[in-house]
Amino acid sequence: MKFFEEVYEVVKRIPKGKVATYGQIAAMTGYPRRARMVGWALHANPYQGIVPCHRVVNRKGELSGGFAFGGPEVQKMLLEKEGIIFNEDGIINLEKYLWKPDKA
DNA sequence: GAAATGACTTCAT
DNA sequence: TATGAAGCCATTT
Repeated sequence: MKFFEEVYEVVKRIPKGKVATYGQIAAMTGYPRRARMVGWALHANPYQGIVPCHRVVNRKGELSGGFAFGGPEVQKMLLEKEGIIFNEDGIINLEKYLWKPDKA
């Protein structure tokens, strides 16, 4: 599925210390209504280790929650190592860490 | 082939 | 402003 490849490319372009939302990635790929598929693509994540799926969160800046590449705790830890700080709710400050794509 | 599920988003109450 | 329900699209059973 070309869409998946698009998603992987976008996610790989997320700079260290930044995060992006599914909807935003979906919009970047050209399919603003495919937020769920973005999550699905990352779940399939054939490029695990290459695609920083841990930098992808929902629109609230919250972690994926359920099963991930190694667990939500691991995802949180990795993001903290990236320089991202979580608030009391374990949510990321999108105002500070939301990735702003150059223009595509 | 059809129905149900799912790492989400958005409108409506 | 916060909580609830519906919508979307691809994958899976």
